[in-house]
Amino acid sequence: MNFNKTTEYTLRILSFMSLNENMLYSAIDLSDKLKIPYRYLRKQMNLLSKQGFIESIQGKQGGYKIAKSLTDISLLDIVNATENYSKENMCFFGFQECPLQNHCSMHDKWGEVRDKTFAILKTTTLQDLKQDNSALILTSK
Amino acid sequence: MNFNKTTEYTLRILSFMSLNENMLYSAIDLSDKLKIPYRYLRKQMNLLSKQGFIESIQGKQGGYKIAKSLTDISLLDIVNATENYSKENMCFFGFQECPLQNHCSMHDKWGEVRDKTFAILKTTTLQDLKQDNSALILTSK
DNA sequence: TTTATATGATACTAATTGGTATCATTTAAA
DNA sequence: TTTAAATGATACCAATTAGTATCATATAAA
Ligand code: SF4
Ligand code: SF4
Repeated sequence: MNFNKTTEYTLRILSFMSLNENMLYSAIDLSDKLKIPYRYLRKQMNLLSKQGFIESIQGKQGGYKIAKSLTDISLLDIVNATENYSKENMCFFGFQECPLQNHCSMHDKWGEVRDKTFAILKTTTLQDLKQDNSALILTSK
Repeated sequence: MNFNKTTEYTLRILSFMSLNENMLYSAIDLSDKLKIPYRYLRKQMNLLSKQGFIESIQGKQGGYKIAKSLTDISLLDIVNATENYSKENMCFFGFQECPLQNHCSMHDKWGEVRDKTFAILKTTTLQDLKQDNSALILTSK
């Protein structure tokens, strides 16, 4: 939603792949199912592999599979793999360093949203998504 | 925070300018006070002027001032002037069209964050910021 | 052993966003 | 009336992100 495209792609890919944890998914298949440009997906899978989210099997009949336990991959992990979504860039007005002596009113107001966002991302794992969504995703149009 | 730089700049500019509603602020002064690149700010002021947020007085001793009542400019108005922050791009996974027959679990979970965010942006006006923050901002380092 | 099908690596191109430069125009004040 | 200080318009440049192309490598199966 507020993420960049690569993050959105990655969220889709890993969610989808977690539906069959041990299955090998080929890039062309993922690209097709998830409507992600093939070559861009290839590049991204490469990174995800290096980062340890997935492992790849080369050669004919090769593909990718999730490399860790689903409970060990939170949505925050995924988001942080592709963009900097840190709690540190917290100024509503985008100041690197707060120019005020005390907090402005947006600081706390927005802080609530920020905290809730992080809580959701941090506590939701691929396992949760799998459990909650499998039926839905499997019946996708 | 999750906004692009232009949005952050604009939030700073208009918040700052609302501290003295009727004062004329020059571009160089704003650039200096708010740490925004002068020429970029100039371009942005131009747009804000065309969009009706501010009005400009040309010539020597000229400058910019807020063009509307502070209560009539919400943070959502400002954000929407510089980026597309619509409720419509609401899919957590970035799908343009939802591929599912029913909602996935993130839809509602994230919806709460989204709704709260919009509520804050929509209900907070420059007048609110002025009232809440003036003392703080005026005592900026 | 050859071929087809898969990923690895990396360079290149395109689009978007952020930032600069230049010159014209306006207007208060010297 | 001239000058200096301000904005208007717009073209240009730089950085980042998104997307494409190419060739190398691995491997199952014909
Ligand atoms: S107090 Fe306000 S200006 Fe300072 S860091 Fe927080 S949001 Fe930004
Ligand atoms: S239900 Fe899930 S996949 Fe569909 S639009 Fe909502 S968040 Fe996106």
